Amino acid sequence: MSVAPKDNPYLAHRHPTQRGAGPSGSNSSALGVKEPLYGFLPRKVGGEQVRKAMENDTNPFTKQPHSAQYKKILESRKKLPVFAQMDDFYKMFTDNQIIVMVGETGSGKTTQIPQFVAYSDLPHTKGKLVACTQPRRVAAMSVAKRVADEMDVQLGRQVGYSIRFEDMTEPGTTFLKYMTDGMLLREAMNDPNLERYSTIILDEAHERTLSTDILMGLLKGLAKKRADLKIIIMSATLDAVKFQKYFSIKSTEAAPLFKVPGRTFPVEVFYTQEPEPDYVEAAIRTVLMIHRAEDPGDVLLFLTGEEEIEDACRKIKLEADDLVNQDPDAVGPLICIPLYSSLPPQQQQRIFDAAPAARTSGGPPGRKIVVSTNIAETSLTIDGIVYVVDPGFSKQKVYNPRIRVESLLVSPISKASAQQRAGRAGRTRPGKCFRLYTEKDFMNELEEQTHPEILRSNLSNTVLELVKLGIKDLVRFDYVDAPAPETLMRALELLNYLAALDDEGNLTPLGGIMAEFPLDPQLAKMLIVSPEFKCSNEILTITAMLSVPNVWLRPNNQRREADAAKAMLSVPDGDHLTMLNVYNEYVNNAHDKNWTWTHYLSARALAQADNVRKQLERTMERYEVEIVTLSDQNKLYANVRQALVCGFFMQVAHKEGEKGNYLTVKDNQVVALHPSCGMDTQPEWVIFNEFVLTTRPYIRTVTEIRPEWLLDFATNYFDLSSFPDGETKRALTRVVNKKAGKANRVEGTADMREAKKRKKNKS
DNA sequence: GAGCACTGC
Repeated sequence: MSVAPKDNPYLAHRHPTQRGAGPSGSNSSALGVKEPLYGFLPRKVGGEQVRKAMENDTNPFTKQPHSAQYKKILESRKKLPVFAQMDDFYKMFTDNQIIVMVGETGSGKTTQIPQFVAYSDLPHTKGKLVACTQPRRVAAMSVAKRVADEMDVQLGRQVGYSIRFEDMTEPGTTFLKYMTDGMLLREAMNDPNLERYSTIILDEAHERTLSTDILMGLLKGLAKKRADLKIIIMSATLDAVKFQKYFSIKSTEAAPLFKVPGRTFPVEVFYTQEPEPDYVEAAIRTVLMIHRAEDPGDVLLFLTGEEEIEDACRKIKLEADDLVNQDPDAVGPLICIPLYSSLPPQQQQRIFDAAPAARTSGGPPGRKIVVSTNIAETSLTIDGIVYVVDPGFSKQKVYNPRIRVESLLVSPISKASAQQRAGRAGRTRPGKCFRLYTEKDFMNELEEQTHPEILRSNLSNTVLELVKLGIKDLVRFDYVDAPAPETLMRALELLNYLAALDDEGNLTPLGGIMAEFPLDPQLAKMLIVSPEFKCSNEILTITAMLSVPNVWLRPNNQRREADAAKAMLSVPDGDHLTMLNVYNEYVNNAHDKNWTWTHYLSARALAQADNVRKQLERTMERYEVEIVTLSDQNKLYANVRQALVCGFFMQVAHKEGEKGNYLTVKDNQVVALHPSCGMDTQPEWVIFNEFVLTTRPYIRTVTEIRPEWLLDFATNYFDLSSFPDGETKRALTRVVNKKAGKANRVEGTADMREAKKRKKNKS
């Protein structure tokens, strides 16, 4: 084989930024023996060469001898289905810029393909990286750990990962990086060509997270600009054709498909004869039927939410106890374990407990029942599941652009989702899946795929990201699935009112900084303007608190105590200030877990808020957003409320009558203050953080504001000449008239104006 | 007088 020196990094020069790559020089005469990658031409590597290099005693990436563990792991890797297709893979990788790959569960694609790519791409010789994205943090971390072991390197050196709050990579050394899809998107905002990467692998593309979808659009465009960039899209079978068409470089030619079989066991699927009127009741009945009549093996039941799951667990337990009492010899013991994301990690771990042992030796064996949300469909795998009970529902996010509200609805799942659920029964041995709907309904009623997130979300954040990425025409951007134009218009409108985009839709300097914060635009806006109100220290805290899950605990049997504890920490001016107070008290009490416990606060959520706050603080420093505060608390609180208005002026409600009804401004939705609201009065004007649709429409996390602030700080939005008629408009008009009569000479900063108003109110 | 599908930056 003839080797052109200019193509072979191991014969020619070393990249100056690269330490440890290439031959050590002294042994160049013996290159063929000592250098495991001798003769490797970047992107023209074959399977035979790689297998040989893998068997070499020297690690080609560290130049250290391979450990005994390496050889052992290598033997198990060779048994993975994807390993048998190495030659085909390299041929396709050499010949194509973009590949679509489908690999079933157990194929080994997530761990092996990025390594295969590294052997061909040789990113370390060019100062480049191979990236592999994951939708979830834990996946990025644990796969990186596994691959570092497989490659016999230390995690964080040649192989690393990058997730929010944690960068486990070493610049100049890391050449294989697992990362969350959101993290890659964030990098793209400051490096739109993603120059650092020679190959980008999008894993789990079929999950269609918002970030993956945007990345696919971005990469498709990038492929035309950067001929040197290779792209691999990895997905489940059902979506492959769609991705192949989307990524066709020439309009007639689909991207090539690389297919890897999985390694799972068959799952027998059963349907009900008739539709079930009550799926929870039917699910419980089915679980007990399995317990009585089926062979040993654990059961996974999918339900939609916490309450439903806890309720079902209680009922299953009761009925199972009944069965045992009736005939102790007929059925074994049963444990029922709930699983949902808001459960503390320690309790989530219980799903890995073994099933209970038989009560007597030779007696009927015990069984473990896991009752779970969708978390067990993708995020968590439980080994030993043999039976899956699938009622066919899950809670799904839906977005209504007309009233700008995201809500959760219990909806039928898709065929793809049903298939994924069934697959959970076949991970360790052949299993059974009981679908609590008819086969006809499965065939005719279920959608093929769950709608991608981009079609079900408020896109204000995404649109800001896209504009920051340099996408000029959002409507004509090449989406895999284009969102509704109205959703895009709503997002553009919001960003324009927030002054992140000008009237032509161009990014303003303010918008550019807003995009740098990992926050919703409203939060980013109020944080950036808060120094003007001398309260950025407080707004920073509130922003962090609004970015983490609810900090208030309310155990079922201690509701009164929890409510009393909350009342102690509440600030009457509004829930945002209560959040500020809670965080400050948490810090005053030295982050003490005992203190959080006695005040019915979630230590986990508060620690998260602390973490987020630190990250936001760093970003503020980078963009010179000053952190300032005021010593006068009354003035400080008033200023905080004004800064809140600067971000949330589109989420204002006005009280109507004395029955506790509020009308949201402009949208005219009738809403009520959420019962968790801590204010002791019902002020005339409030801003709210969230609109939630449960037993009725509520606004949650609410703070009192003054209508003058709306006119002062959101002049465009509150331009009354274009305002819909109604009581809100009349109330605002009264405010305008009063102002015009009295305050037309008032000038100065916002807090000066506020001080004057306070004085006036007192007199 | 109520709830929190799941992720991610």
